[in-house]
This record gives sequence, C-alpha cells and structure tokens, in this order.
Amino acid sequence: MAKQLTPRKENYSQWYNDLVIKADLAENSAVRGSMVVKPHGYAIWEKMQSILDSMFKETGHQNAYFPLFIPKSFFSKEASHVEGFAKECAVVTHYRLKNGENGEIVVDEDAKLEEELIVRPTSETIIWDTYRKWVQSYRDLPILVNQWANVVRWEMRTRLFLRTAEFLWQEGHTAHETEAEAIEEAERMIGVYGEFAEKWLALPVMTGLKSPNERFAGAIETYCIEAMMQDGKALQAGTSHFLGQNFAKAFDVKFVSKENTQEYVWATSWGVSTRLVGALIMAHSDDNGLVLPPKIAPIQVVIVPIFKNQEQLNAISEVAEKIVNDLKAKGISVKFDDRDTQKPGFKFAEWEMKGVPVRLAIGPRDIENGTVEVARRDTLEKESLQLTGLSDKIEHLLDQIQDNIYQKALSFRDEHTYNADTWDEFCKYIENGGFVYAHWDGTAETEQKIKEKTKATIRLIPMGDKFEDGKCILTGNPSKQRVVFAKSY
RNA sequence: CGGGGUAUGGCCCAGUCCGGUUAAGGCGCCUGCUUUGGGAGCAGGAGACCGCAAGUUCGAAUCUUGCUACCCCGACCA
Repeated sequence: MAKQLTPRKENYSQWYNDLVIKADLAENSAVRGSMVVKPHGYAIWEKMQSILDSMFKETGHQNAYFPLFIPKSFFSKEASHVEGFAKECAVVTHYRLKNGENGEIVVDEDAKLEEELIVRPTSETIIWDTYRKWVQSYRDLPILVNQWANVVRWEMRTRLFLRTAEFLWQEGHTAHETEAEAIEEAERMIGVYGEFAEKWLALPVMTGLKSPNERFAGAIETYCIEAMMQDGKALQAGTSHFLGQNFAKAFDVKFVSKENTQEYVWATSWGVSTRLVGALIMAHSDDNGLVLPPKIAPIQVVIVPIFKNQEQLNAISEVAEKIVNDLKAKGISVKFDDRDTQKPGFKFAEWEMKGVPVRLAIGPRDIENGTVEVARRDTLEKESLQLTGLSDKIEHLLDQIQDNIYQKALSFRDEHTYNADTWDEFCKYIENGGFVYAHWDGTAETEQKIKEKTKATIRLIPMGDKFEDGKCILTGNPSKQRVVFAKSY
C-alpha cells in the first residue's frame, strides 16, 4: 500500500515539493501561503479546465469575467456572506508608492483610497450587483455564467494545494425565474462535478448535502462531492450552492414575471479549484511519484530511446517517429524524450515521478527484434510488444489504466467505509481513518460536540432514498438517516 | 491571536551548550575521461560577508539584547 500522503512537509516527496509544484515563498509575508504552480502542475490544471469548460458549455453555460477588486461596501449587503468571509480578506487601501527617507519605497499616505477595495475571496457580491442591471424581465432569465479566475482568502494557516492564500478556480453564478429551476441547476452542477471526478480524474466521490454548520456563507443548501484520500481523510472536491433569494434581495435583483408581478430571482453558485490537483495527487500517488489517470495526463505516453551513439539514436528515432504519428492520429498525446543530456534510467525515474501513464523504451535490441518495451505507471509492469498493431494496444492499455486507477481508489474507499452504531465503534473507526455512516440527531450542538471529541465532521448528508430509523450516535435521540462522518482536510 | 520550534552556498544540513587557523558533509551545478536496457563512476572545479541590527571580546556562526521571517499545533477554511 502506498504510504500516507498528507501534505505535511515531512512527507513531501521530491515529486510533490519540487517537480509538480514549488512553494517559492518569498521572504516577505505578503505572499505567505501562495504557491508557484510549475509547468507540469499547471498543465494538469489546464487539462481540467478544458474538460470542465466543455462540460459547462454542454449544460448551457457561458464564460464571463468580473473585476478582481470589489468595493468594501458591497460586502455589507448580505449579512451571513460577509460574516463568512470578513475574517480572511485582503484589503487594498492605497494606490501609490513613493521614495521614503532612507531610499526605501514606502506607501504614499496621500494616496489613500476613499473606499477600500477587497481582493475577491469569491465573486458573489460583485456579480449580483452586476446582474441587477442585466435583469428586467423573465425573458432575461436564466443567466448561466461561469468565470475562471483567481481568488484570495487570507487563511490563518495554509496547506499547499489544499488551502493556499491565492488559488485558481472557476465559479458559476446563475439566476433563475423559479425556485425549482434553481435547485435543479444546483443539483445538475454537482452532478457535473461528480461525473468529472469519477470519469476523468478516476476519483470516486460521494455526493450529498452539507449540514447547516458546513454550509457556504449565504446559501440555503450546499451540495458537495467528497473524496477519500489515501490516509482515510475526506477532501471536499467541489461544491454547488442553492442560494435562494438571499443575494437577489441583498442586491435588489428583481424581474417582472409573466403575471406582471415584481419577483426576486433565484440563485445558485458552484465552484471547483486547484484543490482538485491536490486531490488527484493525494488519491492516486505512490512512492515513485504521481500516478495520473490517462484522461487527465498532459502527456499520456513517453518514448525513451536507449542508445550509445548517434547512429543508434537515428535508427531508434525512425521507429519512434512512426509510433508518435500513429498515436497522435488516435488523439493520444506523446513525447519522444531524445535528450542526450540524461541517461535512460534517469528518464525512467523522472517520467514516473511526473505520472506519465505509459512509457515505451526502444533500444538496439528492440530495433533488431521489431519490439518495444511497454511499461505502465499504475502497476509498474513491463512487457515487450511487437511493433505491429502497437498503437491499438496502447489505446486499449490507456483505457485499462484509467479503469484500474479508479477501481483501486474505489476499493480503497469501500474498505475504509463503515457503519457505526455505538459511540465506541464510531470513535474507533474515526481514529483509524475513513468514512463512517452514523445516525445524528440533526442538531448543530451535537455535530459540534462530536467534532470536539473526535475531530470528525459531517462530510455530507446522503440524498435520496437511504432513510432508516435509528438513534444518534452521541445523544441517543431519534434520527431518520445516517450521515457520513470523517476527519477532513 | 495563544503554545512550541527553526533561521548556515541553489537544496538538505554539521558546527552553537564550552568563542580561537581557510565554516564540515551530502545532493545539485561546471570541466574532462570512462559510461548509457532502472536515478552512473572517477578526477578536478565554482559557489556562504552563518536571517537582520546593536552589544560584549584581542577575537563571534557560537555569548547578550532587540527585531524580522518561516515551520508545526489550535481557532478559521475550497
């Protein structure tokens, strides 16, 4: 079994800390908790972006862009929203620097802004202020808009990928004529996230509702997908919120209905972030580095030539180029690593660290025999294959790897998912790490007490038909449904 | 904001208690030769005013004082 991959410094392997991402923190506290996403890490994010973006468009959404800076006054309009974010906002107070007395650069106190600007922690406020101007009639609805952006949350403690001060994400913000339509939208989008996680990231997720404690600031209902990492902890991988009319009322977004009455619009918002890259890493990696599901891997196949001299390389290149063309024709992304500055063994290790799903090695021996050595990243198995029909086999192999990675994560999750009916059982399961289905009396106080005693929180309340009478694990009060508890990131 | 810890070449770090030649080692980097089917070997080389500021001293990485930054644990959180 892979070692525990918690994002703590003592567990950072080279691949995590240096190859995929580097937290090049400046000496200065201003970039505390920010991250530098290096090219390979960013390529993974770009791939996620392009897939999600097309899924959004298939469900009728369009992209737009709203400002980075939000006037402070916008935040006073929705009470619970500001309460949720006020403690972690970066605030712009001045717009100019000047030379100080010792040749230092100092803030020019004369250049103080009349109204401070908030660097967006999320864009609800500025978007709803804008939507007010866009909506007059039911004919203007729905508004189905998504934004790809960076946001800043001045967290007291940061963790690489999982909780950085600045992160990249997408945030969808929709406005609807009816409550039912908005709820349908929120549920549709959590479904999109779930499908994306399972089919593309090979990441099994549970879908459900957040308890009131864990709900998004300003939301009526928060839907979420939760994934299990290799240490048994839960990671919230995406959320979708039904916002009711809270923001419409706060920002006065009204429309004239078919019946000629003034109505407030119904809203949703939904988002996923670069945290998904962290999820991918922590769910699938092993001691040799990343294990990328083929569908999300920026490079799916790498070809490493083994040669002693230029003539050998030339002969190998000829074969390799044909393979490259065949694979590209099938839409498979492939890299021929013909660097002469590194040895083959080094390249094997390096591409494994980067998680490339399939590696082909071609040496003089293969040239003679008309073969290549095929190595798969997920199982580290190697076999020698004939050149004829190779690209079909690789195409098939990529599918197999995708499926195997998913199945492995799924059985891991199943093996670490329990039903608990007594408090002792509950504590034991939580202690060992994993998801625990248990009865809860539905009160915030009980949830809080359980958190204090065990560090476990309610990750989600399952939706649908899994109702069952029982007694709360802590208080013994009646409960109609089991909820999922786990320790989380 | 509470509690604990750390700061020495690009990276990991020894040395600090008990002050004393040129600040040690490993990784990485550069050059040459030999190598190349799982992270090469040997030889040579470059690279550090020891976090910042003051103080004590003939002499400070080491002792004193102040400051700053970062890390870990908690509250907060995608």
